[in-house]
Amino acid sequence: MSDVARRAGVSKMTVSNVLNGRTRVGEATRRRVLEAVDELGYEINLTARRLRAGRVDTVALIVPRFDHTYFAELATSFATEVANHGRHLVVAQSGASKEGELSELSLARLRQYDAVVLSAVGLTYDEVDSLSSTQPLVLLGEQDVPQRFDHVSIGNAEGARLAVRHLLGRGARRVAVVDGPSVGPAGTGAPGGLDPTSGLRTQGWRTAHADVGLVPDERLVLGGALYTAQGAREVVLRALAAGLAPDAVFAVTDDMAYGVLAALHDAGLRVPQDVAVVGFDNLRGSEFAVPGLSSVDPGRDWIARQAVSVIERRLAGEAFEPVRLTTPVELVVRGSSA
Amino acid sequence: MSDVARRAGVSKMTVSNVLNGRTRVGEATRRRVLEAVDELGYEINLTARRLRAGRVDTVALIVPRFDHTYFAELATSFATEVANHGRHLVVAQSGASKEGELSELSLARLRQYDAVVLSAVGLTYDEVDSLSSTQPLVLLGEQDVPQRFDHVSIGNAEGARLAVRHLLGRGARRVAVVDGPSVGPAGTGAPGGLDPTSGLRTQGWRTAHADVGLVPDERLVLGGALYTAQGAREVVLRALAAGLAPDAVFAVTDDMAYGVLAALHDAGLRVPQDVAVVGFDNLRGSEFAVPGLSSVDPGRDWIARQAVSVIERRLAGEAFEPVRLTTPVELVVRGSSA
DNA sequence: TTGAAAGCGCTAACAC
DNA sequence: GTGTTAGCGCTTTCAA
Repeated sequence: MSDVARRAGVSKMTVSNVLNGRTRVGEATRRRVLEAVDELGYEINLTARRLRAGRVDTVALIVPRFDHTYFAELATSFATEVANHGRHLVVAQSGASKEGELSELSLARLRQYDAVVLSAVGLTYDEVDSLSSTQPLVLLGEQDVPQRFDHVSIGNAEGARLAVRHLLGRGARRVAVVDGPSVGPAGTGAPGGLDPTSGLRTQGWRTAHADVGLVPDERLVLGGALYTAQGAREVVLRALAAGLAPDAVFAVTDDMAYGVLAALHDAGLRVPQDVAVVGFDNLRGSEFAVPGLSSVDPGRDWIARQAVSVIERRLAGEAFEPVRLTTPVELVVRGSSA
Repeated sequence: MSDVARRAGVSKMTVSNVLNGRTRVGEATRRRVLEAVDELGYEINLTARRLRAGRVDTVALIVPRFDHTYFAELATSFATEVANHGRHLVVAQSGASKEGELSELSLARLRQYDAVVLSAVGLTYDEVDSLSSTQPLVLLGEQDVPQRFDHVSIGNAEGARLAVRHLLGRGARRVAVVDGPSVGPAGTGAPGGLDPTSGLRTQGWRTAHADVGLVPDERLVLGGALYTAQGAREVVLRALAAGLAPDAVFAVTDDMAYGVLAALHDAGLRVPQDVAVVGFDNLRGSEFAVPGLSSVDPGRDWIARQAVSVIERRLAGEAFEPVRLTTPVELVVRGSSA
């Protein structure tokens, strides 16, 4: 900037003013400065500006993995919403492991953003609690999180209930639920707690049965799968081999539902005639599964809108009690359960 | 840092030294400093450090969209590879539009990273050429890019050739190719040029036919679809309605192939018995399509490894001619064409 | 082993 | 309208 100033025969300050359009600058001066900028190929140093300004116009979204489609789509929603407010979104991957999440956060890496949205799978209450909150931090997910953080969660139990009620409503009586690692068949004492999302969804399965006065067969809780299509496929094939004969399957994520569809196809069962299937997440691709996958829509855009709105209010200096929101969910019925 | 120094009764410099473990610092001093850090909850200001150091240990990957699975999986590969070299990866979305890409890049936003990997869909030669290269910039994609940039591209024509040759080899004689917006049926004079990826893949379709002495029916070039499952589904349904009766379909992306599978299912055609299908990208999910989708694997990990290796060498100050690499491709055969 | 000075590139505040 | 001064928080350099 000094070079530009010298070349244009003005002070650094004038250059800065021209570049930011802040003060009224004489037309001739302006032109000379812009010429100098051009000739020297000058580009402003954002790092310096930030150091000075104490803000970066950038919000970070930390997700466990980029390639879990749910998070990719969530990131897209956030990018749009953040852009609507004149900021940029940057996405970083925590690696789903506790360590990953922390190293991405703790080492003051946080501080280089105006605000952080953290999808907190894998962090314990205490770890979240230990995060300093020099800037707005919004937590996403199902953790029981410290009161002082803003928190947006999904209507997990409610969504699962909708899905299973729909399956029961169309006549299914042996609805299996395909769930993640931390949820085993009743009484297995599976290791609890990393992320209760799936537990909540399985809970919705129970509630739905209770709603209509049915007692579900707990052996139909197919837990322990990884949160992947592969994991779900294996667990379903095993269940079929064991003679569990479900007439419907609720998978706690769409990715897992794809694995369920693949497994049923492997086994020569027709969807939805022999077995109906419903997922959770309503990924864009679910419309194109074969058959089209019924799924619970968790309202990603809604999540992004709410989270960003909270962030903007905090950044504007507004003071208010920590926000605690739960998304409205909605069941989208397609061929897999029609 | 001043506060910490004061509290510990030392100078800022000593605090800095303790925090960075750079100089030998007396054990007692060290302890006092760390105590002060703890008590004050001090966290280093990375922006300031960066301003001083001129480096940020962060590499940016700019992709058109987060929620195109190909890019999400690419980002994951890059995150791993970059982490292997002790840096962080940050992903930003360009919006696929020319404007998006430029605003993400030009305004010196680039400069805040040690290096940038740009998936250049949508930029013209001149626009890319105008990018200053104060730091390493690796281009991904099929652009004809200025010589001075390092460039990693996919073996598009070769991959498509493999795919179509496979289909012809198993007896197909009416292989349709489902392609993107810029590729119309021969003679339509479709607007060329935004991104020649798809053109290259359709070219491979021609080459494969030529390889075995066949002349393809150009009406089987189903171009003009958006690069989405939806677009592909529509274009295939239209082609079926028009009586084109393909006995195999090569889709230029896996996402589009999902749309093809959905369309064939809609039309009551069996895959692979009535129509075989092959995609391109080998997304993780393609193994779980129904039936499993045969696809060309473009070697994302290979791309990431090469690109990051180039970056590291440039950052280490090594001088060498711009690198120009093409990934080795490989056909993965699954149920959709078995 | 520790510290003082200087400066990375920018801009707010205040002259002129 | 334009310039001067000071300082954001850090680290390199060199002296003590």
